[in-house]
This record gives sequence, structure tokens and C-alpha cells, in this order.
Amino acid sequence: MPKLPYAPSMTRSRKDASLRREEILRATTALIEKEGIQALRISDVAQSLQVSPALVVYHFRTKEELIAEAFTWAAQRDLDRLEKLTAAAPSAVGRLGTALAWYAPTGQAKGWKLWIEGWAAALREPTLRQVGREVDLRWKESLTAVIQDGVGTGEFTCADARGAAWRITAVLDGLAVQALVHQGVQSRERMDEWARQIVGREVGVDPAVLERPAGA
Amino acid sequence: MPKLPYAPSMTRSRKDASLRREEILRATTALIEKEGIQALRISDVAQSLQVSPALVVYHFRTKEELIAEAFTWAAQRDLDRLEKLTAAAPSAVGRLGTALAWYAPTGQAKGWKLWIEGWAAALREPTLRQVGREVDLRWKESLTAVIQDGVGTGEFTCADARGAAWRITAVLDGLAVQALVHQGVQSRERMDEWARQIVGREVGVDPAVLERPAGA
DNA sequence: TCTGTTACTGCATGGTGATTCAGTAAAGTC
DNA sequence: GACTTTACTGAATCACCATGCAGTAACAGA
Repeated sequence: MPKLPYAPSMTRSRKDASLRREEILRATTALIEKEGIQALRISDVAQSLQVSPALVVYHFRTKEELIAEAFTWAAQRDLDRLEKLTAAAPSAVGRLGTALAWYAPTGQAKGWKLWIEGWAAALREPTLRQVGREVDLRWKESLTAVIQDGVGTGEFTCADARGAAWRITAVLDGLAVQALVHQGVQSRERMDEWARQIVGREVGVDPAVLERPAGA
Repeated sequence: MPKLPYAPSMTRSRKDASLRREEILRATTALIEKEGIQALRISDVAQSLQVSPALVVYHFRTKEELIAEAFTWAAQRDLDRLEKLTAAAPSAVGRLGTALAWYAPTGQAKGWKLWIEGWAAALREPTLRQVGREVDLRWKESLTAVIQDGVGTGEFTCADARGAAWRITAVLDGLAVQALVHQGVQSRERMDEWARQIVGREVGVDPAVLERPAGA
């Protein structure tokens, strides 16, 4: 990361605080995802938005606060998308398949590096641990709801929806580690297949029916 | 972490380089485990051994190098222990059970925080990624060997030992995240049970027979 | 158009902590 | 016991950034 000196623009731009805050949070998460928390400097965030470092501090009192809010923001974003996605599909099978297609580490969700960073940081920072726990909980609740729903309609067979959701979550986390950290040993297709296999077992359906739906 | 000034001792101690290096690596991994890579300062390592910060740099040219070697050392250590443990048990079932008892995140292995830190760091540092990959590989190979062994003796039923080892590894990683980062939602017993359940399914045995053997 | 508020900037400062270096002491060699 | 090698130290140095501050420009309301 080259550190160019801050270059002022002729005319200052000025934005509504909430817009600016969101911009900054988006930039921050992007940088953490690319370079890691270690390497995150306030001046990098500022530079990527063409503003002064002092502005970042103006909106977020400290760097720590910035990081905490960035994770909170990213979590909210992912969860909202999950809920939108699962709301869309007509059947429980479709909902589960769509969720998997997005959130399996082989899927479109780009956020896994961010979460791996987050895990490590949460080991130390109570604030981040709190955020992590809430996200994790909401995620599992959404998943539990989908499973119970499927059990209700007869699509799934599962004695313990909550436990199943928990186990599925754990498996996805573990797959993320394999996919992103030890990447390269297994093909994406095989990993996908295994994820569906484990999930299929949990809810008592053929893994094939969980293949990514056309519309997702 | 209080930062006391370095206090020289009356008489200098002087050790063989390889001993000193190992001491330093042990101290480094302990500190990373307790406080995280972020917080690791060379002077902390030095202080915990009652030596000068300069000595640490004398043995390891830079902080980065120190960290990389610390992970390598810790990995080696864990793998050696795994191999010793699995060599001891008489049956494949016993070996697998023992390995699980140690390396499930609910077990005696204290290193999981270190590895979570390592995953995040490996996302950026190629050296660490390399180390991680090798450990992961050796771990899976040991596991594969145990499984194949069990298949040979008729203790296990498993069409794809390598795949099973991979999946078991992924599940353990995921459990580690749940246990250490989102800790507290599930009891240790239930997590253990689920781990054995998943492993049991993979190798075709009743989870109960994988319960921690008496001697482990 | 004046006035106040809010978003924003440039610059300075201060703490931190890795790395350097010039030297010192223990151990080994002959 | 002189001489070399190796482990080790204390005291700088040096770069780096987060944060503080004193002011400036945009905008809103009257």
C-alpha cells in the first residue's frame, strides 16, 4: 500500500453525516477485507475517499470505534441480504438452497475474509465478540426458521432444527477456513457438493435438490 | 499488559543459540495465544524471558520472521504430539478417539486461539499461508492413515478416507470458531457429542465408541 | 445578507516500538 | 593467558500514525 500524501481538492465536498459515515464504513470494510485489520490505517480509509484523515476521526472518535462499527455495519448488511434472499424463494428447499449458494464460502458472498479477520479480532475485543455473537445468532435463527418451515410443509425431516442450524453454521465456518486459508487442495465443486451433502443429511433431503436455484 | 522497563541482571546468563531460540519461540507463541498478534511486542517477549529486546532481534532478524518461525514451531509441536498420541493406541478406533479428544476444540489442545490468529494472518502473509497449508496437510494425512487403517481392520466403513479426513478437519475448524469466538451458546458436552456424531457418521461407527479412551 | 451550525481541512504533536549500533562479557581455543 | 567467537546489552534512532486543535468553507434558516 503506497502512502501518498493527502491532496486537497479545489472545492470541498460536503455530505450529510449519515451518508458520509456509511461511505467511510464501506471503505473501511473493503480495506480490512483486502489488507487486514493489522494494516488498516486511518489515512488509507481517508485517501480511498479523497478526504482528509481528520474527517474519519471526526465521524468516528477513534480507530477502534471505526473498526467496531465497520464490522457491525457489514454484519447488518449481510444479514439483511440473507433475509431478503430467503424471503424471495417460494419453498423451504429453495430458501435453504439459495442461502447455501450465497453463504457457502464457494458462493457469491465476498465477506468471508472479513469474518475470518473478525474471529481473530473478537478473541480480544469484547465489543467485536458481542457483534459476532449477535450476527451468529441472527444467522442461526434465520436458518432455524427456514428449517422449521420446511419441516412444517413436509419438505424436511429434522428432529432438532436448532441443533441442525448450529451444526450447519459450524460446517460452513470450517469450509470457509479450508477454502480461504488452505485454499487449493479441493475443487470448488467438490466443496460445494460436500456442503450440500452435510446439509442434506441434517434436514433429510437429497443433496441434489439443494443445488443453486436458477433465479438466485 | 504493563510495560516495565528492562532491568539488567547482575550476571548475564548466556545460552546456546538453539536453546535460546526455542525459549523465545515458546514465549512468543504463548504471548500470541494470550494477547494476539496485534498486541505482540518484541519487548514483551524479551521481558517474559528477562532478556533485552535486542536479543530477540539478534536471534530473529525481524518481528515478522519471529512470528513466522513461532507458528512453524507450534505447528511442528502439535503434529508431533498428534503422531505420538495416535501411535500409542492399540486400535484404530482408539487412535481416532484419542485424536478427537485432544484436537476437538473442547479438548486438551490449548492451541486453537493460536490457529484462529494464524488463519487471519495467513490470509495476508504468504509464508504463514505456506506453513498453514503444510500443517493442515500433515494433519489430514495422519487422519487419513488412521481411517484407512481402521478400514483395513474392519473397524471402520468408509469409501473415501481422504475425503472423510478433509470433512472431519473442516468440521473441527468450524467447531473451534463456535467454541472460541461465539462461545457459550452450546455446552461443551453437546459440542463434543456432535463432533463424535459427525465423525462417527463419516467412518461408519457408533459415536459412543469414540468417547475419550481412559488412558489418553 | 447575516448568523449559526455542521462538515471538513492542514498542521502539529506525541507516544510507540522496531531496528541499529557500538560495545561488553562469557565461553571456547591454542 | 592471549585471542576469537558468540551471546548479549543499553542507549539511541527513526519512522510511523492516531489523535488534537485552531481554523475554514458549505449550507440552512431568518
